[in-house]
Amino acid sequence: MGISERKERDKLEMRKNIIDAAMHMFTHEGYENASIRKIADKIEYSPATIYLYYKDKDELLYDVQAECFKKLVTIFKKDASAAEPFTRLGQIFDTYVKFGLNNPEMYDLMFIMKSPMNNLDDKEIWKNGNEAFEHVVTCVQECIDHQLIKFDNVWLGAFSVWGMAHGLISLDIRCRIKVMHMDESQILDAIHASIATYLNHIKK
Amino acid sequence: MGISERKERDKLEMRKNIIDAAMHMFTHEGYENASIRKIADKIEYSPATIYLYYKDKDELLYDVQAECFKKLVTIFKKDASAAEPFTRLGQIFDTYVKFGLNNPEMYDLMFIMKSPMNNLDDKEIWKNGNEAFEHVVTCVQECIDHQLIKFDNVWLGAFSVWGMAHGLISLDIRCRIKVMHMDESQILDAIHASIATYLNHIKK
Amino acid sequence: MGISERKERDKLEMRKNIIDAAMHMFTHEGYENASIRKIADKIEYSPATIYLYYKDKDELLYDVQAECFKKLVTIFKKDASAAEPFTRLGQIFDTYVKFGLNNPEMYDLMFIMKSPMNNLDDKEIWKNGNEAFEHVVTCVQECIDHQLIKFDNVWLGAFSVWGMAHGLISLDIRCRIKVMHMDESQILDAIHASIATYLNHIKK
Amino acid sequence: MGISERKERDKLEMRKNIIDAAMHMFTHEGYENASIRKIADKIEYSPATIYLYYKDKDELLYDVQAECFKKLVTIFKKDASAAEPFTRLGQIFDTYVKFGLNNPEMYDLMFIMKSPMNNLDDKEIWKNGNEAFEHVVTCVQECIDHQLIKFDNVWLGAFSVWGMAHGLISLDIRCRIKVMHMDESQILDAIHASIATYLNHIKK
DNA sequence: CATGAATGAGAGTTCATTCAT
DNA sequence: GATGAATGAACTCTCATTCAT
Repeated sequence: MGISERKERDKLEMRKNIIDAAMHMFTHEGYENASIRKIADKIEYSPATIYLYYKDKDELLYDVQAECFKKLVTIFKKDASAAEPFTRLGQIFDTYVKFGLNNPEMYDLMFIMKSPMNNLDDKEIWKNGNEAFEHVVTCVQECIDHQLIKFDNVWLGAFSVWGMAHGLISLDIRCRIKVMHMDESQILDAIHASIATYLNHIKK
Repeated sequence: MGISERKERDKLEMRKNIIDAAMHMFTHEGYENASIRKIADKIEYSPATIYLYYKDKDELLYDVQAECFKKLVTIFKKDASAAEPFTRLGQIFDTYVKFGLNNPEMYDLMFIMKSPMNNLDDKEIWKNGNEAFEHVVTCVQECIDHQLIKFDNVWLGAFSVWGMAHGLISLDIRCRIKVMHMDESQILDAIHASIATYLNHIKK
Repeated sequence: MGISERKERDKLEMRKNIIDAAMHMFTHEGYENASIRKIADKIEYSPATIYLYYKDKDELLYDVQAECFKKLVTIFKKDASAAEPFTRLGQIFDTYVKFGLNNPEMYDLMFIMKSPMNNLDDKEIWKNGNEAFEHVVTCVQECIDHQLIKFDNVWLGAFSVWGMAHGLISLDIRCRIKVMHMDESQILDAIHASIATYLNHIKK
Repeated sequence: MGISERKERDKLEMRKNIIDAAMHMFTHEGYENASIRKIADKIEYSPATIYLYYKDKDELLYDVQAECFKKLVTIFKKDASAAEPFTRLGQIFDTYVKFGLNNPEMYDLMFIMKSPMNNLDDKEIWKNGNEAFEHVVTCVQECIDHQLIKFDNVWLGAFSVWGMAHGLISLDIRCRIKVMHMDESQILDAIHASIATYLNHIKK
């Protein structure tokens, strides 16, 4: 029992190692430049070893993505936990934006990048984002319940909120805001102002 | 004089050829499958020839992107031209969403993809989106002028509007909406509903 | 004594398991797709375990081959057992052809594939085909004894008969008959016609 | 004109180079051990260069095979050209056997190996063997016309003749004759004796 | 002006095999 | 006796790019 448990732990640890290396690769050199080989090099294993833990690159990426989502959920729980729903909604926005701007490569992997989830079957569910999204949904639901926002459909509300936040962040990460001729700090202000305004607009 | 002019014209024409081929490649076979070689094949030139007109792939992509934006502007002018500003704002949303969902590969290149504009210096301006964005800005300005929307800062308004639209589209294109467990037609409905709601919320 | 005997038995049994798995792999997924790893997976042992019973892949293949030959011999005994020698010769042909065409991957391993027997020393004898070949030899011998065929040297006769049968089958298995522009059923007819004709030709 | 001709010639020459290197690789180290890399190394080009002349490994192999068949046809024309058909048939047998035994790796590629022709569509014709096979067909036809052999169907005759020759050679090349416990020279004798006998049997 | 020819670098993946435990 | 873990060596193939001509 003890032995098989340890083995299991070892295995998980190795996967963790790989994920960490992969994550480091992604966030420091970008997804495009992260190959199985380089990840293997980083942890000083052979490329073939990776395939003992992950059947292909997509599966690895999927797990890395999951790890990112765990971080986001953790942050949500820590920094977006106000009891009052509308306040919490604001915290969610702030936390989400901060997370995105501080970890652009992670955000990329989670919400922008094509692989690996485009390859999921329609039937398969994209589990990774679930819990994070639930956090938003719950909050929106409570806001609706307490008649704090101008939505009555929770899905519509959550989707809109998410859409707005994602739109602003991803335009920034992908440098499309250049069209607005602002410098970095102005952009940040604009994002926060947009969010504040949006919250105002949906507030009942 | 006449000669150098003609040369200039020829050069532009050739670049146009290349851009068209690249665009065709993207929209018909996806960005992933568009290599310099294949683009060159399409116009029946050698890959090396492309490098006579573009110093690298990014520069080419930048021009392809510009072409995409021209299309968007054209569509804007055609389908989002109502005299009444708020109506036009709605048309802009609809047109933009339709464009994105019908031309995901183009939209990708214009608003999502890293290349080619991440490599622009901070100083350099990203000209491509300008005119399209101006269309939005102008509309928002008029809406403000006529007190039709709850914004007073035009940049903030334009940015918010764009952010919302982009967020919804890009989440869809990159399949992140899977987390909402909807089928294709429901997603479309959700996008349109979100926009309609948003317009309602910002309407004065 | 009892113990070592049992061990011996266990060992043989395990080898049998491995062989069966390998055979199943070949016949169901083709030789190309049969790796040590997959064979090990099939019997739910680790690849390393295989190496406790076989020093390398060739040795394993050699035993698999032996198993194939056992099957052929069994079939020979069942379906090519006419008392009358020339009739039996015909049965041998038919049985052999049928076996080859129905079990191309097995036939491949037995009669076409380089491994595992090319690595046998010249001194070492290739035992596997022995009994099957004996069946042919015996039959030819009886045919000669009863002056039923135009051979007087039994080895020559057996070799010729085998050569003809093998030639037809292996040309088919390796698709070289394409040169004759026939479709599948015509090919089958041609093979059988060739054999019938050959039998006629050697019949005294 | 002169230029494009030269280019064409250069191109052909390069393909010839590649084919030669590939052939050398096959015949000296066996098909299994011949990789694109090694072939490229041999001619001191990069692997990528090969792909300028051949779209994949199969296409290269197909051409190598063609080259082999050219050799066989040449030999046929030289050494199996007797006017008298039955004599020629004997020459064909001898030439074929000699070719096979002297160039086992070539023979392997032409008549035994799986790749590359197994991948040909059923519709596509396997052109490579055509001319060589035609040589046999023609000869058999003439034999029939002059009532020299006991066949009336030319295809059947050609197929049988080929089948017999191929069977003997390929059993030898793949060392299956080991079952007959003969040494090398005895095997050679056996092959020739089998052929001589066969010719006798089909002779009218 | 145009290109044919070439390439270095790298991709993901699979394999037979070994060895400490 | 059995194995989990690991690996070196290979594989085919694609790409953006360069340069002599």
